[in-house]
Amino acid sequence: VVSYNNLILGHCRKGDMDVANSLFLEMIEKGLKPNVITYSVLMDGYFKKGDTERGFDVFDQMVGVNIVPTDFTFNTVINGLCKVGRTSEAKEMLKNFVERGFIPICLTYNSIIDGFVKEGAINSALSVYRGMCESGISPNVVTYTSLINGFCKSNNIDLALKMLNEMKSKGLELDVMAYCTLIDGFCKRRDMESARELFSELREVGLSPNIVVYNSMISGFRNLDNMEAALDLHKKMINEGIPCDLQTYTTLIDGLLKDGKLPLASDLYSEMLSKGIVPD
RNA sequence: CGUCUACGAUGCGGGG
Repeated sequence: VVSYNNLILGHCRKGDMDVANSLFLEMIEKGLKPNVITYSVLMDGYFKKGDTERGFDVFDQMVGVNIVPTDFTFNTVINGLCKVGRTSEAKEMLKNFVERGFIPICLTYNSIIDGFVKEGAINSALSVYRGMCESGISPNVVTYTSLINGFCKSNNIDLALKMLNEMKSKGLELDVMAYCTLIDGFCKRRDMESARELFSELREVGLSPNIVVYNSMISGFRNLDNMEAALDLHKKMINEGIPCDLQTYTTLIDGLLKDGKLPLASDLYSEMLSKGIVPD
């Protein structure tokens, strides 16, 4: 059964749900009894593909053969619903699951909070955050990053910074992704001064900027038609050995073209191709 | 302590 589970898992991760399902049927034919992990893996595969209905079919099937869902199973369902924009449903189901003995963890709430953020329902996200705190579960850096991202995306940098302070007051440290979220927030509102400050701070606390941080900054400068600064960052990336990706190049090339710098743009295009990056 | 949930950040263009 474990071997089959691993095989099925592999295909689910690749998105080959048809193959995964035939393996599932095959194991039953051989007289093997799928366990809770088999069902959870399959469900997760369907959810990740956006096939929520089939995911629930598997869930029902599992319950039908008297296999008791574990916390993994419940988290899989909640996460799956949140990912496809059915966060309210997920929140309702959570109540239901809790009655069945499920104990939510930070991850559970983070999924729901992020789901609401992605739906643009920052207030719902906030209220889940409050509920989570009230039930004694400590938010982590992921929780705060989602909320900060939500406030940045809804043009509310003040509240984003307020969440940042709340996070710090709990003794949590920013990681690269948290910095990146904030940096991107400032870049989007074309406040490159603040973005730069955070960029420096990131290094001061001993972290290293990654490709996403650079891409955000480059994009920010591009939006201000400051291609000198953008190209400067590109140089830095190369010096630091951070590989540029398709996004880096499209941002730079697009900016250069809008700036009438065709020769530079075409140099970058060649550089990109020479690195084996294929344009989309 | 055999297998499953890890949740957060970035571009351009197009469509609506």
